[in-house]
Amino acid sequence: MKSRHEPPLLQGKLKAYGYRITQGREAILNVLAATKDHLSAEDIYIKACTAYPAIGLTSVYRTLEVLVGTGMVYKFDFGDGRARYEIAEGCRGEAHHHHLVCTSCGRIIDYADFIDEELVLLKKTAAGLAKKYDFTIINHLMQFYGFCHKCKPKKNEE
Amino acid sequence: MKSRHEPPLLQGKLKAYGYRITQGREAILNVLAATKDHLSAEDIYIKACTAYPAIGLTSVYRTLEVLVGTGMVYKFDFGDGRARYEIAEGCRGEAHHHHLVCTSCGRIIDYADFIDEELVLLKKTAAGLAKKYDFTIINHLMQFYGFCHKCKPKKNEE
DNA sequence: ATATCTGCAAAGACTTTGCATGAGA
DNA sequence: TCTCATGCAAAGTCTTTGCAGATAT
Repeated sequence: MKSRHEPPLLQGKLKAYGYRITQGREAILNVLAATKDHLSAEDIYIKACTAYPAIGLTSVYRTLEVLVGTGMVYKFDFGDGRARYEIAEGCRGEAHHHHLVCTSCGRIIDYADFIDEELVLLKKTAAGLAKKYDFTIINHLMQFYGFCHKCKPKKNEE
Repeated sequence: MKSRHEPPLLQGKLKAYGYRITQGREAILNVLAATKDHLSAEDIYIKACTAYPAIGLTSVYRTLEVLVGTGMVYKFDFGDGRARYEIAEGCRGEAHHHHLVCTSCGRIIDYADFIDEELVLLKKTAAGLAKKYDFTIINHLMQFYGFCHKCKPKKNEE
């Protein structure tokens, strides 16, 4: 389950961008590559500490900034006041997915259903927008908000 | 251009939710109803001060929370560290739109092109997700990120 | 060797909370 | 009148910055 040495490709990519491979960065990449969760900077810091206790929270923030900048990592805002990070699918062979966010308990559900159709339309839309607004589109964000089954308002409430 | 007394309907909606109509809330609603911009809490505070100088930033935050809660106002995160607010289209007769976000200069472009097709798919997707995950979908967010024409990387840079 | 990276501490920015006063219905 | 809303000040969080020392190449 916890195949450690997954990210040599990730390291290569970092190197290709001219960044140095440090113990801290390796630890962070390992943490991100090993989870499907949506970790906050502090979550990542705590997990990375296991592999490399000398790491500091500051470096986590700085490394994440680098990783997001290269497109290796996605940064999300789910409305709870802290940023969440997730390794890009290209880096792990996972399918592209979007999120369902429960505004009551904060639960995040990844979904890849309907994604194909969505992506076709997104691509088409992106192309149209790029042309009309002379805009270079790099990325997109799409999420649905509502109540998960546990938080779903009962029939005669509010 | 600045038709002041637009939001009697908005006030009614607030009342319907059991909230009191105060001078501060009126001022804030007026500010939101009068602009197409994506204002931060402080932007709103400054503008509301013109009509009602006694208002405080705290009340702006508290009122915005109420307004977002009723669905009268949308809250967005465009990645610059502060929340942005926009009155819901149903409150102003505007068309539903999505956003194009320039990650370099922060410019936001509202677009309503392709929206119809997008909305059809969104609706369909939402219905499918609601069923599969037993999730009550209230809202969605979709935005594209990239570089606006001013920030577009030139051919032989980076 | 040397430019980059790092940890720590401190600063910064946005947002929330406590509490006594004021205002709406 | 009585509850809800407000302003001010202070606190709380997450994130960024400055700087001297450590590290990767």
